[in-house]
Amino acid sequence: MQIYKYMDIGTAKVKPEEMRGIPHYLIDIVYPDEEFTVADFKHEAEKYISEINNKNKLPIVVGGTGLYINSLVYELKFTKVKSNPDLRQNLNELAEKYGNNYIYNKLCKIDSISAKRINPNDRKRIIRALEIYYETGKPMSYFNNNFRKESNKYNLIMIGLNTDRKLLYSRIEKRIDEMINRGLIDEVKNLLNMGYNKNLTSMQAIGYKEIISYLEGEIELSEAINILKRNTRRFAKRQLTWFRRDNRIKWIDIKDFKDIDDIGNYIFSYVNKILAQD
RNA sequence: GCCCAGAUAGCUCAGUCGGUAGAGCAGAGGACUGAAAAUCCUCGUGUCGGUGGUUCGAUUCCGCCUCUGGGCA
Repeated sequence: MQIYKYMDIGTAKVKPEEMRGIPHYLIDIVYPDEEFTVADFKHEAEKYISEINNKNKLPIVVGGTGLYINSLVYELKFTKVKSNPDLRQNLNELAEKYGNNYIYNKLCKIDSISAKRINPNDRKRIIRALEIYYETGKPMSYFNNNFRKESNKYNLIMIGLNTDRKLLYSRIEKRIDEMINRGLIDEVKNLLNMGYNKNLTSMQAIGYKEIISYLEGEIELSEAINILKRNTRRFAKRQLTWFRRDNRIKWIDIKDFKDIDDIGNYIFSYVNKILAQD
Protein backbone atom coordinates (compact mmCIF):
# COMPACT_ATOMS: atom_id res chain seq x y z
CA MET A 1 0.00 0.00 0.00
CA GLN A 2 2.99 2.29 0.37
CA ILE A 3 3.28 2.26 -3.42
CA TYR A 4 0.41 4.78 -3.50
CA LYS A 5 1.00 8.49 -3.49
CA TYR A 6 -0.90 10.61 -0.92
CA MET A 7 -1.42 7.63 1.37
CA ASP A 8 1.16 8.34 4.04
CA ILE A 9 -0.28 8.22 7.53
CA GLY A 10 -2.57 5.22 7.12
CA THR A 11 0.15 3.09 5.53
CA ALA A 12 2.74 4.18 8.10
CA LYS A 13 4.93 5.12 5.17
CA VAL A 14 8.57 5.68 5.97
CA LYS A 15 9.30 9.42 6.37
CA PRO A 16 12.21 10.99 4.47
CA GLU A 17 14.06 11.72 7.72
CA GLU A 18 13.64 8.10 8.75
CA MET A 19 15.35 6.91 5.56
CA ARG A 20 18.69 8.27 6.84
CA GLY A 21 20.05 8.64 3.37
CA ILE A 22 19.36 5.06 2.33
CA PRO A 23 17.60 4.86 -1.05
CA HIS A 24 14.10 3.36 -0.77
CA TYR A 25 12.34 1.92 -3.79
CA LEU A 26 8.75 1.31 -4.88
CA ILE A 27 7.32 3.96 -2.57
CA ASP A 28 4.97 6.60 -4.04
CA ILE A 29 5.19 5.06 -7.50
CA VAL A 30 1.50 5.08 -8.52
CA TYR A 31 -1.63 7.15 -7.98
CA PRO A 32 -4.39 5.63 -5.85
CA ASP A 33 -6.55 4.84 -8.87
CA GLU A 34 -3.81 3.10 -10.84
CA GLU A 35 -3.61 -0.66 -11.09
CA PHE A 36 -0.53 -2.28 -9.67
CA THR A 37 -0.38 -6.02 -9.18
CA VAL A 38 1.89 -8.58 -7.63
CA ALA A 39 3.29 -9.34 -11.08
CA ASP A 40 4.25 -5.68 -11.46
CA PHE A 41 5.81 -5.77 -8.03
CA LYS A 42 7.85 -8.87 -8.82
CA HIS A 43 9.08 -7.35 -12.06
CA GLU A 44 10.01 -4.00 -10.51
CA ALA A 45 11.55 -5.49 -7.39
CA GLU A 46 13.73 -7.91 -9.35
CA LYS A 47 14.89 -5.07 -11.55
CA TYR A 48 16.00 -2.98 -8.55
CA ILE A 49 17.53 -5.97 -6.78
CA SER A 50 19.82 -6.70 -9.68
CA GLU A 51 20.68 -3.01 -10.05
CA ILE A 52 21.67 -2.84 -6.41
CA ASN A 53 23.58 -6.09 -6.63
CA ASN A 54 25.48 -4.75 -9.63
CA LYS A 55 26.60 -1.80 -7.52
CA ASN A 56 27.91 -4.33 -5.02
CA LYS A 57 25.38 -3.19 -2.42
CA LEU A 58 23.08 -5.30 -0.32
CA PRO A 59 19.39 -5.06 -1.22
CA ILE A 60 16.94 -5.37 1.67
CA VAL A 61 13.32 -6.29 0.96
CA VAL A 62 11.02 -5.08 3.71
CA GLY A 63 7.33 -5.67 4.12
CA GLY A 64 4.58 -7.86 5.35
CA THR A 65 2.48 -8.69 2.33
CA GLY A 66 2.77 -12.46 2.06
CA LEU A 67 2.08 -12.98 -1.61
CA TYR A 68 4.37 -10.11 -2.61
CA ILE A 69 7.32 -11.32 -0.57
CA ASN A 70 6.72 -14.87 -1.74
CA SER A 71 6.75 -13.74 -5.35
CA LEU A 72 10.47 -13.14 -4.81
CA VAL A 73 11.43 -16.05 -2.58
CA TYR A 74 9.46 -18.89 -4.22
CA GLU A 75 9.29 -20.13 -7.80
CA LEU A 76 6.21 -18.09 -8.45
CA LYS A 77 6.01 -17.56 -12.17
CA PHE A 78 2.93 -15.62 -13.08
CA THR A 79 1.07 -16.14 -16.32
CA LYS A 80 0.94 -13.43 -18.93
CA VAL A 81 -2.78 -13.01 -18.33
CA LYS A 82 -3.57 -9.50 -17.19
CA SER A 83 -6.75 -8.57 -15.39
CA ASN A 84 -9.76 -8.03 -17.59
CA PRO A 85 -12.12 -5.63 -15.78
CA ASP A 86 -15.09 -6.27 -18.07
CA LEU A 87 -14.81 -10.02 -17.72
CA ARG A 88 -14.44 -9.73 -13.97
CA GLN A 89 -17.48 -7.53 -13.73
CA ASN A 90 -19.52 -9.94 -15.83
CA LEU A 91 -18.55 -12.89 -13.67
CA ASN A 92 -19.22 -10.88 -10.54
CA GLU A 93 -22.70 -10.08 -11.77
CA LEU A 94 -23.35 -13.71 -12.60
CA ALA A 95 -22.23 -14.73 -9.13
CA GLU A 96 -24.39 -12.00 -7.61
CA LYS A 97 -27.41 -13.15 -9.57
CA TYR A 98 -27.12 -16.93 -9.49
CA GLY A 99 -24.77 -17.47 -6.56
CA ASN A 100 -21.10 -18.34 -6.26
CA ASN A 101 -21.89 -21.94 -7.10
CA TYR A 102 -22.92 -20.94 -10.59
CA ILE A 103 -19.47 -19.71 -11.54
CA TYR A 104 -17.81 -22.39 -9.42
CA ASN A 105 -19.55 -25.05 -11.52
CA LYS A 106 -18.17 -23.43 -14.65
CA LEU A 107 -14.70 -23.74 -13.17
CA CYS A 108 -15.28 -27.38 -12.23
CA LYS A 109 -16.06 -28.15 -15.85
CA ILE A 110 -13.01 -26.48 -17.38
CA ASP A 111 -10.42 -26.94 -14.62
CA SER A 112 -11.24 -29.52 -12.00
CA ILE A 113 -7.74 -29.41 -10.55
CA SER A 114 -7.93 -25.71 -9.67
CA ALA A 115 -11.55 -26.10 -8.59
CA LYS A 116 -10.46 -28.61 -6.01
CA ARG A 117 -7.99 -26.14 -4.59
CA ILE A 118 -10.33 -23.17 -4.52
CA ASN A 119 -13.17 -22.88 -2.03
CA PRO A 120 -16.61 -22.51 -3.69
CA ASN A 121 -17.17 -19.29 -1.74
CA ASP A 122 -13.89 -17.70 -2.72
CA ARG A 123 -15.32 -15.68 -5.56
CA LYS A 124 -12.18 -13.70 -6.35
CA ARG A 125 -10.10 -16.80 -6.92
CA ILE A 126 -12.82 -18.51 -8.96
CA ILE A 127 -13.02 -15.46 -11.18
CA ARG A 128 -9.27 -15.28 -11.63
CA ALA A 129 -9.10 -18.96 -12.59
CA LEU A 130 -11.88 -18.48 -15.13
CA GLU A 131 -10.17 -15.36 -16.43
CA ILE A 132 -7.00 -17.30 -17.19
CA TYR A 133 -9.01 -19.94 -19.03
CA TYR A 134 -11.04 -17.45 -21.08
CA GLU A 135 -7.92 -15.48 -22.05
CA THR A 136 -5.66 -18.42 -22.92
CA GLY A 137 -7.93 -21.37 -23.60
CA LYS A 138 -5.89 -23.28 -21.04
CA PRO A 139 -6.81 -23.97 -17.42
CA MET A 140 -4.98 -22.22 -14.62
CA SER A 141 -3.61 -25.53 -13.39
CA TYR A 142 -1.72 -25.83 -16.68
CA PHE A 143 0.61 -23.02 -15.53
CA ASN A 144 2.96 -22.90 -12.55
CA ASN A 145 2.35 -26.13 -10.76
CA ASN A 146 5.44 -25.78 -8.71
CA PHE A 147 4.72 -22.50 -6.97
CA ARG A 148 5.72 -23.80 -3.55
CA LYS A 149 9.27 -24.46 -4.64
CA GLU A 150 11.77 -22.26 -2.87
CA SER A 151 13.60 -19.96 -5.24
CA ASN A 152 17.35 -20.34 -5.59
CA LYS A 153 17.71 -17.19 -7.60
CA TYR A 154 19.01 -15.21 -4.63
CA ASN A 155 21.23 -15.93 -1.69
CA LEU A 156 18.62 -15.12 0.93
CA ILE A 157 18.80 -14.23 4.55
CA MET A 158 15.24 -14.08 5.88
CA ILE A 159 14.40 -12.45 9.18
CA GLY A 160 10.95 -12.24 10.80
CA LEU A 161 9.96 -9.90 13.60
CA ASN A 162 7.39 -11.08 16.11
CA THR A 163 6.53 -10.95 19.79
CA ASP A 164 3.91 -12.36 22.12
CA ARG A 165 0.37 -11.67 21.08
CA LYS A 166 -0.48 -9.39 23.97
CA LEU A 167 2.39 -7.01 23.34
CA LEU A 168 1.87 -7.20 19.58
CA TYR A 169 -1.76 -6.18 19.96
CA SER A 170 -1.09 -3.36 22.39
CA ARG A 171 1.48 -1.96 19.97
CA ILE A 172 -1.02 -2.20 17.14
CA GLU A 173 -3.52 -0.19 19.15
CA LYS A 174 -0.92 2.41 19.97
CA ARG A 175 0.01 2.62 16.30
CA ILE A 176 -3.60 3.31 15.33
CA ASP A 177 -4.03 5.98 18.00
CA GLU A 178 -0.92 7.69 16.67
CA MET A 179 -2.28 7.60 13.12
CA ILE A 180 -5.47 9.30 14.26
CA ASN A 181 -3.43 11.94 16.12
CA ARG A 182 -1.26 12.54 13.08
CA GLY A 183 -4.32 13.35 10.97
CA LEU A 184 -5.48 10.14 9.31
CA ILE A 185 -9.03 11.45 9.04
CA ASP A 186 -7.92 14.53 7.08
CA GLU A 187 -5.74 12.36 4.88
CA VAL A 188 -8.76 10.23 3.96
CA LYS A 189 -10.94 13.33 3.46
CA ASN A 190 -8.36 14.74 1.06
CA LEU A 191 -8.23 11.53 -0.95
CA LEU A 192 -12.01 11.52 -1.27
CA ASN A 193 -11.94 15.20 -2.28
CA MET A 194 -9.38 14.38 -4.96
CA GLY A 195 -11.95 11.99 -6.39
CA TYR A 196 -10.55 8.68 -5.24
CA ASN A 197 -13.57 6.57 -4.32
CA LYS A 198 -14.03 3.84 -1.80
CA ASN A 199 -14.15 1.04 -4.34
CA LEU A 200 -10.55 1.46 -5.41
CA THR A 201 -8.11 -1.20 -4.25
CA SER A 202 -6.10 1.50 -2.54
CA MET A 203 -9.12 2.78 -0.62
CA GLN A 204 -9.85 -0.75 0.60
CA ALA A 205 -6.63 -0.63 2.59
CA ILE A 206 -6.83 -1.00 6.35
CA GLY A 207 -7.14 2.46 7.86
CA TYR A 208 -8.87 3.91 4.82
CA LYS A 209 -12.00 1.80 4.48
CA GLU A 210 -12.87 2.19 8.16
CA ILE A 211 -12.43 5.96 8.16
CA ILE A 212 -14.52 6.19 4.99
CA SER A 213 -17.35 4.36 6.79
CA TYR A 214 -17.16 7.00 9.52
CA LEU A 215 -17.02 9.93 7.09
CA GLU A 216 -20.06 8.57 5.27
CA GLY A 217 -21.95 8.47 8.55
CA GLU A 218 -22.30 4.70 8.71
CA ILE A 219 -20.57 4.42 12.09
CA GLU A 220 -19.31 6.58 14.96
CA LEU A 221 -15.66 7.55 15.02
CA SER A 222 -14.96 5.49 18.15
CA GLU A 223 -16.44 2.44 16.44
CA ALA A 224 -14.43 3.09 13.29
CA ILE A 225 -11.27 3.21 15.36
CA ASN A 226 -12.16 -0.04 17.13
CA ILE A 227 -12.84 -1.79 13.84
CA LEU A 228 -9.63 -0.40 12.41
CA LYS A 229 -7.71 -1.80 15.36
CA ARG A 230 -9.44 -5.15 15.03
CA ASN A 231 -8.75 -5.34 11.29
CA THR A 232 -5.10 -4.56 11.92
CA ARG A 233 -4.91 -7.29 14.56
CA ARG A 234 -6.42 -9.77 12.14
CA PHE A 235 -4.06 -8.69 9.40
CA ALA A 236 -1.06 -9.21 11.68
CA LYS A 237 -2.36 -12.71 12.40
CA ARG A 238 -2.70 -13.46 8.69
CA GLN A 239 0.84 -12.24 8.10
CA LEU A 240 2.03 -14.76 10.68
CA THR A 241 0.14 -17.51 8.83
CA TRP A 242 2.05 -16.64 5.67
CA PHE A 243 5.48 -16.54 7.19
CA ARG A 244 5.33 -19.16 9.92
CA ARG A 245 5.49 -21.98 7.41
CA ASP A 246 8.73 -20.73 5.86
CA ASN A 247 11.51 -22.40 7.81
CA ARG A 248 14.16 -20.26 6.17
CA ILE A 249 13.06 -17.38 8.39
CA LYS A 250 15.03 -16.59 11.49
CA TRP A 251 12.55 -15.20 14.00
CA ILE A 252 13.47 -12.55 16.50
CA ASP A 253 11.36 -11.26 19.39
CA ILE A 254 11.23 -7.48 19.49
CA LYS A 255 10.88 -7.74 23.27
CA ASP A 256 14.54 -8.68 23.41
CA PHE A 257 15.62 -5.35 21.96
CA LYS A 258 15.80 -1.82 23.30
CA ASP A 259 14.64 0.01 20.21
CA ILE A 260 14.64 -0.03 16.44
CA ASP A 261 18.38 0.75 16.26
CA ASP A 262 19.10 -2.16 18.54
CA ILE A 263 17.19 -4.45 16.16
CA GLY A 264 18.99 -2.91 13.17
CA ASN A 265 22.38 -3.49 14.75
CA TYR A 266 21.52 -7.06 15.55
CA ILE A 267 20.40 -7.76 11.99
CA PHE A 268 23.49 -6.05 10.62
CA SER A 269 25.83 -8.23 12.67
CA TYR A 270 23.77 -11.34 11.91
CA VAL A 271 23.99 -10.71 8.19
CA ASN A 272 27.69 -10.00 8.38
CA LYS A 273 28.28 -13.21 10.26
CA ILE A 274 26.53 -15.22 7.54
CA LEU A 275 28.31 -13.38 4.76
CA ALA A 276 31.65 -14.08 6.43
CA GLN A 277 30.84 -17.79 6.47
CA ASP A 278 30.22 -17.84 2.72
C1' G B 1 -33.53 -0.20 55.80
C1' C B 2 -37.52 -2.26 52.44
C1' C B 3 -39.32 -3.88 47.44
C1' C B 4 -38.29 -5.51 42.39
C1' A B 5 -34.99 -7.33 38.55
C1' G B 6 -30.37 -9.47 37.35
C1' A B 7 -25.70 -12.64 38.18
C1' U B 8 -24.51 -18.42 32.48
C1' A B 9 -17.89 -18.35 27.54
C1' G B 10 -13.09 -12.58 27.47
C1' C B 11 -17.94 -9.21 26.25
C1' U B 12 -23.48 -8.90 25.25
C1' C B 13 -27.11 -12.25 26.07
C1' A B 14 -30.34 -16.88 25.05
C1' G B 15 -31.67 -21.50 27.30
C1' U B 16 -32.46 -25.84 30.34
C1' C B 17 -41.34 -27.69 31.92
C1' G B 18 -34.89 -30.79 36.97
C1' G B 19 -30.87 -35.26 33.37
C1' U B 20 -24.02 -30.41 33.83
C1' A B 21 -25.67 -25.59 28.08
C1' G B 22 -25.44 -22.20 22.83
C1' A B 23 -25.74 -17.70 19.67
C1' G B 24 -23.50 -13.00 18.12
C1' C B 25 -19.09 -10.33 18.89
C1' A B 26 -14.02 -10.74 20.52
C1' G B 27 -10.31 -14.47 19.97
C1' A B 28 -7.42 -18.90 17.84
C1' G B 29 -5.72 -21.92 13.65
C1' G B 30 -5.41 -22.45 8.37
C1' A B 31 -5.61 -21.34 2.91
C1' C B 32 -3.50 -18.08 -0.70
C1' U B 33 -0.81 -18.94 -8.79
C1' G B 34 -1.58 -10.86 -11.90
C1' A B 35 -7.68 -7.38 -6.74
C1' A B 36 -3.62 -9.61 -1.47
C1' A B 37 -3.82 -4.08 4.00
C1' A B 38 -8.01 -8.10 -0.70
C1' U B 39 -10.64 -12.80 -0.50
C1' C B 40 -11.95 -17.42 1.76
C1' C B 41 -12.26 -21.94 5.27
C1' U B 42 -12.35 -24.25 10.23
C1' C B 43 -12.74 -23.92 15.65
C1' G B 44 -17.41 -22.79 21.47
C1' U B 45 -16.20 -26.99 28.83
C1' G B 46 -17.73 -22.67 30.90
C1' U B 47 -16.64 -23.83 39.53
C1' C B 48 -24.22 -21.66 34.76
C1' G B 49 -22.29 -15.76 41.64
C1' G B 50 -21.54 -18.43 46.81
C1' U B 51 -23.73 -21.70 50.27
C1' G B 52 -27.40 -24.95 52.48
C1' G B 53 -32.07 -27.69 51.44
C1' U B 54 -35.60 -30.81 48.47
C1' U B 55 -34.37 -34.80 44.87
C1' C B 56 -31.72 -40.86 42.41
C1' G B 57 -29.94 -36.25 40.14
C1' A B 58 -29.95 -28.86 40.88
C1' U B 59 -27.15 -24.29 36.52
C1' U B 60 -32.75 -24.92 36.59
C1' C B 61 -37.16 -25.45 42.37
C1' C B 62 -36.80 -23.37 47.70
C1' G B 63 -33.96 -20.70 51.87
C1' C B 64 -29.91 -17.66 53.24
C1' C B 65 -25.56 -14.75 51.77
C1' U B 66 -22.59 -11.59 48.33
C1' C B 67 -22.43 -8.31 44.29
C1' U B 68 -24.81 -5.13 40.30
C1' G B 69 -28.90 -2.22 38.36
C1' G B 70 -33.75 0.20 39.29
C1' G B 71 -37.57 1.89 42.65
C1' C B 72 -39.48 3.33 47.69
C1' A B 73 -38.11 5.48 52.27
